[in-house]
Amino acid sequence: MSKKELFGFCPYVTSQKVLTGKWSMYIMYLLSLEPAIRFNELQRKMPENMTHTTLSRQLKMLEDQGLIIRKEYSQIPPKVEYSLSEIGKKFEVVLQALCQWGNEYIDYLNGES
Amino acid sequence: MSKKELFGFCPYVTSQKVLTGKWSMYIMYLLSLEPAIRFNELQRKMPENMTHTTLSRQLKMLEDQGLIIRKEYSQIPPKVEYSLSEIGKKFEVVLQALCQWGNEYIDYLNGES
DNA sequence: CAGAATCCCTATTGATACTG
DNA sequence: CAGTATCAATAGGGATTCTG
Repeated sequence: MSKKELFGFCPYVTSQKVLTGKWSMYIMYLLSLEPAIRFNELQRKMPENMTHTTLSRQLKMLEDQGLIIRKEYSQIPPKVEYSLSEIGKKFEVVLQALCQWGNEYIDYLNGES
Repeated sequence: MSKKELFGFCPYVTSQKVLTGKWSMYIMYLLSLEPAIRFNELQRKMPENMTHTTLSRQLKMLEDQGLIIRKEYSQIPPKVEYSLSEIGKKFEVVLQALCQWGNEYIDYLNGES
């Protein structure tokens, strides 16, 4: 294999790097359901064992990578809405494939091979 | 959100957990190209900075999760072949979606948005 | 409300050496 | 050839505290 880092060249390695994080897929899915969603609203939809710190970090990562858009309203109390960017919306195709396969895999885990 | 662990229930969280590992997507892709591939052959196709230790671990993980099949031939020198399992083959749909999106994302990174 | 800063802990990686 | 064992380095996640 070449000495080059594959990130930015191989679509699989690049995708995987973009999607690091325990919850990124699920976050992307939740964001795909609505045009925009607020921070706390999103947190309530996440598993309980995920703290706001972690959610905040993951959102920032996804934002830095260009997958999501953060819109801040200048008001008190603060209001911030997250939504999918253009390239983020294109990711929905992957989400659909992943949803279908994930369910098949869950069936497989449950022994319905 | 419920107290339940989402692994085994939510297709997104389950998929993401299955696909942890820096190289799992790429390994699955390489395995999808051929009916079977030997360890060293596979390693040569991986980036140089991935050691055989890491490859070995990732393969074992994927095998434990049922995505790939390890076939060992009783001979000297040893010969081991890896291939996709049934559920692993079904994953190819995801790989295709991921390939397309990954390339779009690479374009996006290069500023052709 | 929506974070940032900090610390700690664990999981993953990579490097190296050894084996049947 | 195809691993395993071990260790050091790192990155990621969670808990807690503080802020405008």
